[in-house]
Amino acid sequence: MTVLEAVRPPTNDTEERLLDAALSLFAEKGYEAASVREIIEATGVTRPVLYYYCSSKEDLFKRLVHWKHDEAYRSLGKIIGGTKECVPRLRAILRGSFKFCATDPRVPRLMFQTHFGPTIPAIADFLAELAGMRFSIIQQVIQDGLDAGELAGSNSGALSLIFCCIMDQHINILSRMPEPGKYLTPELADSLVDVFLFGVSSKKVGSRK
Amino acid sequence: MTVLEAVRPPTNDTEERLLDAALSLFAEKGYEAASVREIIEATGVTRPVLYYYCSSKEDLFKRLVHWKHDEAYRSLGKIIGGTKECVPRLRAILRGSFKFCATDPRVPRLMFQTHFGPTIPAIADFLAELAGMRFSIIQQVIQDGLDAGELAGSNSGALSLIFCCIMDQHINILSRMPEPGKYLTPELADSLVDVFLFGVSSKKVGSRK
DNA sequence: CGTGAAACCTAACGATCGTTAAGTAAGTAC
DNA sequence: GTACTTACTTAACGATCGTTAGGTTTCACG
Repeated sequence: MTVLEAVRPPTNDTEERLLDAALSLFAEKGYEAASVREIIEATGVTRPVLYYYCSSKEDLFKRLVHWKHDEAYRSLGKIIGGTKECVPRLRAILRGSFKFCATDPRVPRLMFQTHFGPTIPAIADFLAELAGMRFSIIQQVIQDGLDAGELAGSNSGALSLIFCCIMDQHINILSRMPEPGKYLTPELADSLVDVFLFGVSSKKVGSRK
Repeated sequence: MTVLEAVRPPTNDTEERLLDAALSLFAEKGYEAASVREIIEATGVTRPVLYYYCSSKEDLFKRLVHWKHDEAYRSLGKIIGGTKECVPRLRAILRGSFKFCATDPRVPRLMFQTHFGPTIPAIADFLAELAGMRFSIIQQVIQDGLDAGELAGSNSGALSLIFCCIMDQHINILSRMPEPGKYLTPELADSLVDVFLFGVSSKKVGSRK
């Protein structure tokens, strides 16, 4: 059983402009604070037009998230498919995620704001399912790395959480900056993977207590 | 110039119950979605009582955040004062932060929800200043570690951001669980510091490209 | 030409929001 | 006793929210 039913992407031009305005406003002000009045004003249409294309504010939001999530999901799948070993995969995931988020920072802003912001009962399950899909992809990559002996440790869940903390929180914080593209660079992505792999200590691993 | 003026802590019993109810509801639903009606209902008083103690909803929120932030700030200062070297300090900061957040998970929930959730113009500057204070403490510890040769690298800001990403995102995610105390343990804190220092690779540092 | 669906409009609906005006009961000071 | 402060009360205010009933324009198709 899933809350992710098929959602058609926007076909009409007006509909896409609605979703794009909704993305800007939801990303900036959050689900509750962004009113349908603002969204339709930014689109340049009247209110019933929104309800002509969407059955409710919640439906508008879900369709928007689905639309952008599918893009991100395909992008991630392409990255995984193009590499084999764990470390290059992690590097590619981080570089790809940075690039994806720098291209349109409204998307990560929307995602993190709704995921870590106030719980909105109507969409909580929906968002949790999307987050779970993404995490399990990372976890599988990490698990493969453990199995192949590339990574040290036993708990792929804990390791994946650390990796996601570093990746997501950097995206979360840096995509809120005025020019996220200046910060979400491939160089930063690589240096983060290095820290994840080798740490920041000046001493050797042997000193680990 | 600062937006942090002196705010008196709650003196009256009713006032403290109001702030405590506000903490529960702001932490659960966020600043906008938690209405003053819910807060006064949870406290068991009538609406003008809230406006007798606070000049507005915004004032109530600021007083609440100030109240809990001061606790956290003193706790962090005590930790820094009790240790000298960088690595033990990082360990103590992470253990202490986990313990502080496990004691009352509503506090981190409130903090992260308002910090990473929808921007609320009225309180954005106020929250940014609090976050900046905390970050600069961490950065000073890291800078000391770089100066003393305990840590490798050159950019204390980038290193501090990585440390805060690991620490804060774990708190953020785990304090949302049903029983945060089961996850925010000293053992997890220590293992996170180990990863921060030595990484998760099974290979030696020399393989860093 | 006629018809029906698609795309849009004006104008309101009820509910909830933060806030406050105006009044009252209890305790303290002089 | 009377003036004053503290800690509340009832009852409303105007604004904004998501949503919709009902009508109008546009246009492809027979």
